[in-house]
Amino acid sequence: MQFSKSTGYALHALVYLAGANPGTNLGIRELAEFLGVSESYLSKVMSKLRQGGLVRSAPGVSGGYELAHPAGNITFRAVIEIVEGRQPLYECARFEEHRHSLFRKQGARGHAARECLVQSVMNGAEQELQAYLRAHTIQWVLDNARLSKHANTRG
Amino acid sequence: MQFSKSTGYALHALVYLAGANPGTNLGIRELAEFLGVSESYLSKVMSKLRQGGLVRSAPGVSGGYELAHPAGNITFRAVIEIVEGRQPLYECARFEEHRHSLFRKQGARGHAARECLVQSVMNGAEQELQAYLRAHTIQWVLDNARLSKHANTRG
DNA sequence: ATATTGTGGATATAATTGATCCGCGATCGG
DNA sequence: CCGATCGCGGATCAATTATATCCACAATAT
Repeated sequence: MQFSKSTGYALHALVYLAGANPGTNLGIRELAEFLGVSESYLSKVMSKLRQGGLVRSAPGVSGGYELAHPAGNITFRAVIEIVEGRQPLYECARFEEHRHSLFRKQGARGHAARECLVQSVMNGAEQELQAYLRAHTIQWVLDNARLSKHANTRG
Repeated sequence: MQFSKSTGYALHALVYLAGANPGTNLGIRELAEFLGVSESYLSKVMSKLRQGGLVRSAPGVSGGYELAHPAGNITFRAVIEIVEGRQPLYECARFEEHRHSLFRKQGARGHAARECLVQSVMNGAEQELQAYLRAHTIQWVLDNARLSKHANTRG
């Protein structure tokens, strides 16, 4: 139960892109060297981010990557969903079909009550996790970083 | 990024144990049949729970498993930690050593500020997850279940 | 055109998870 | 005591996923 390394690469790469001068394309070479990972592997991750609409890419001589949106609009949640996929944190295997009452919600007032109670606890936990991840953006990292160059919030 | 099936088995097995008559031992056979999983595999999971101190076991003819603590004292968090291990949800690979200022916290007032900012967001998210999991116990499932037999809260 | 740079498929390797088997030892009933 | 029962844990195996690399191709700027 851990986030993949790919997710880590993606997040760090996006922060790096966000910290670069706007309008400039950063090549996979520079990104990979900065993160300490092979170009071939990182390019896979960047492709996912592009397909997910978080970055734009340009081929050719002065090509590379840049953010497709302001860093304040890119949440951790979005990055993780793109890299890890949309699978839920937990899914009951075959307990749904289980007729035993132990895991069935009390069907108070016409509620659907079709969900396993273990499942609903896990879902609740996942909601908490994702709410936090939605509340934090790439820009948040920049805002809290000890930048040597002058930050954009006040010169 | 998903909880393992073992975790699901463990949680459901504990609920089932909690719903059984206190003092009785449930054998691996009944447990496995109820959950729809092989005895051999479930026994591995149960062993972990025993080593973690959540259940007691007895060998021999009328042996089996029973909860080692009241169901209200067994949190989802504890179960998951025992089955999945203690590894954090996310760990920066080699970005710690990275000298780049982008990921370093502002060292406000003698703070340690040694943690990567990406890491600290992920840690914050994990804290939210775990707080929720700590707030829900095996007993919570029983309390919210549509029990056919009379529940222990008044009856 | 040609060097450069990202894309995507195919593939290989490693790590993790899921699952099974079997011999051991403990326990209980006769 | 004896033997059937049952949990324990090591060894093993298969399946899945994560990690990593390579290469042919397309797009771009000079």
